[in-house]
Amino acid sequence: MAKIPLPAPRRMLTLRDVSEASGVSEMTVSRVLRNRGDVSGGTRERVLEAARALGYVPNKIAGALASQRVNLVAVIIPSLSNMVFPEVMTGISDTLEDTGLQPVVGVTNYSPEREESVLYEMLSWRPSGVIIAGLEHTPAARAMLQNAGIPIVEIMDIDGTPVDAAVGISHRRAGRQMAEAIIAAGYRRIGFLGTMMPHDHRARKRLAGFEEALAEAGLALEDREFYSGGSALLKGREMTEAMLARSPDLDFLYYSNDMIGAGGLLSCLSKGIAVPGRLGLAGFNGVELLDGLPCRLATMDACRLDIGQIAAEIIAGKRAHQGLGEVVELMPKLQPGDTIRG
Amino acid sequence: MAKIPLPAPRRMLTLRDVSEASGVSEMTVSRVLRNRGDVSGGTRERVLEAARALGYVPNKIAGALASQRVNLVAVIIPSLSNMVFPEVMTGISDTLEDTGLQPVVGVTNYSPEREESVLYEMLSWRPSGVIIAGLEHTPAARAMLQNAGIPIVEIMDIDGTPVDAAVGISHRRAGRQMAEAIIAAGYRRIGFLGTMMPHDHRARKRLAGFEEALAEAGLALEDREFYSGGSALLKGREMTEAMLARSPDLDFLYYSNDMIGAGGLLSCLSKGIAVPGRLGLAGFNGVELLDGLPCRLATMDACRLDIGQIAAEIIAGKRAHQGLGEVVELMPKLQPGDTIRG
DNA sequence: ATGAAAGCGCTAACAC
DNA sequence: GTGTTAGCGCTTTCAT
Repeated sequence: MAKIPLPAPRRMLTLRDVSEASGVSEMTVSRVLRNRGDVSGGTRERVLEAARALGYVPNKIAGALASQRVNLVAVIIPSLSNMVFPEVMTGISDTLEDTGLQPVVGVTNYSPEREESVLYEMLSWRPSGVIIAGLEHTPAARAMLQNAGIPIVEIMDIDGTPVDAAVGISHRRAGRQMAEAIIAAGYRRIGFLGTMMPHDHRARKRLAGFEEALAEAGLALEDREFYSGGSALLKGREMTEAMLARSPDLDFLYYSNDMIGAGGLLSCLSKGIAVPGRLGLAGFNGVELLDGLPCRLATMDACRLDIGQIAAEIIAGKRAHQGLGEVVELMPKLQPGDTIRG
Repeated sequence: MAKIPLPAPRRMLTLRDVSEASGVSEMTVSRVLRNRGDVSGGTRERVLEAARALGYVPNKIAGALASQRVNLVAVIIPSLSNMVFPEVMTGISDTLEDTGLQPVVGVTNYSPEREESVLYEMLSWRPSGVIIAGLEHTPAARAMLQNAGIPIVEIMDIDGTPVDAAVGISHRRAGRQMAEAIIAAGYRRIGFLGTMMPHDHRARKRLAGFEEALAEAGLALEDREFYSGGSALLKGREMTEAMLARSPDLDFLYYSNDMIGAGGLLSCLSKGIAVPGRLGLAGFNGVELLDGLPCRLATMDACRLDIGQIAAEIIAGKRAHQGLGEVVELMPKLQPGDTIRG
């Protein structure tokens, strides 16, 4: 029977296999594979050659247990389909790139219970740090974060008390600013369109800030409409049409995100409603998609890339971690688009 | 000195801590925490109470090493910002939900080298299975997949030879079908607009199939334009305007994805070019976003949810795995939208 | 129903 | 520069 050169192994290879194949102790093999300590050029070559020929893949589980070190960073976010979070992820990945740390993503679908269980699951792998969206967590989740003994960075939002560090913007202030700009531009009859999600705390805070600023100017929202699920663009279109049918006197629509805002914009364009002449529109997030639209709605950049980057720097220890309670507040830029004049 | 009730521990808790707190052996604690074997109701209660009070989080690293079992499934995809992959992820997560398996995502940015290193990194955690996009990998990556000794499912595409199992559609056939529908609808002067990415094999195969079918009808693409990077919607708009300026006689534009197609559609609408009267448009993917547009371009559903679901079922062993070479071909539906008549 | 012993595959710490 | 020893925190297996 002819000898098959490299049969697929039935069990995974271990350091011992590489050790035997190269005639060097397991310890030295381990050192070569991790670039640790002094190893002579000759043995180095032989070990690497043997490992490559065998197709050895190190077992990080054993390595992590022995070294008490795990190069993983848990990243916990509400959703992947939101357009917002992929960009935060980019900031995190890019920054972690040359630190040897690896992000691992968990998704909660805006459910606190799911967040708790995802967090538990991730902590059980003993990551080197946690980056988690928002400041609102179940008491159990907060306790886990507090007791984890690793750096924790809560991102996106800073309106609240962080467990450890926080990096983000004030959504309350963002809402206020938008309201102030809208009022300054002369709009008075304002409607709001947003998500129904009870656990989207950041959208909630923006709306609260928005209404505060309206109230200070002696104004109030004239109408509001909420949605959940479905294509955001389509919902934006439908809600806008419904609201304008009900409240034809409105002169401005404030959307809780750019996608529904874009739907509203398309609806206005196809109905021949002049934007911004007849109606002003504003969203939130500063998503790239808006660049492709025939007219710019006002929006606000949420500093997503920066947030990911700074959070990762804190975890990686590249940034002097001020200890508990460090809050990094970023200042979102209001982008007036074509719809806010002045 | 007053006793502080539950000080944040400086080291992570172990089974031993729970064992001591509950007065039960480590082994029994382990059994309770995993719901294994017979444990009397009383001890069970005491153990759970102790674990909860201490805030014990099991160490999966040690558990995995001891049991040689890891409940992780590696999922390797090219991009998160593509709109396509979040949906595949949904299919995977939902199906894995009640199996005890957990997806872990790695992103390659369409780079074969990055794919290789992400794969290596993930395999070193000894996952229970791998779901990976595409059939094209570096030789080293293929070797790793072959030797991993776990189920491997290559997804999205079936035009090629899988390492183990494959679930997806034939992009070549999808391109053909779209060309045939376009020709049947009477269009003759056809332009193509797509990505430049050399490693987007699926877009490449669709175009190849498309051109094949054109050739069989005695036709050829009259013009083509490629882009890379930037906002897809905006690029779609720009490329469309550039192409129509250069080749004003075209009566159909085939886009390699729906986002640039949507940009093209918006461009036509704002320029007053009648769709589909003057010009037909088609994209690919069947993204939800299209529902919000004022007019439907033709597209083709890529069966993303099904792909994720079936791949996960194979990994979870819910579906009789036919052994090496199993290929599950899904049949995408052509959605004529408003632009393909008849 | 519960416990004791052995060991998963690696690395820290120390010898040589 | 290289090898030896002793665990890392669990689970498996076997004994009681």
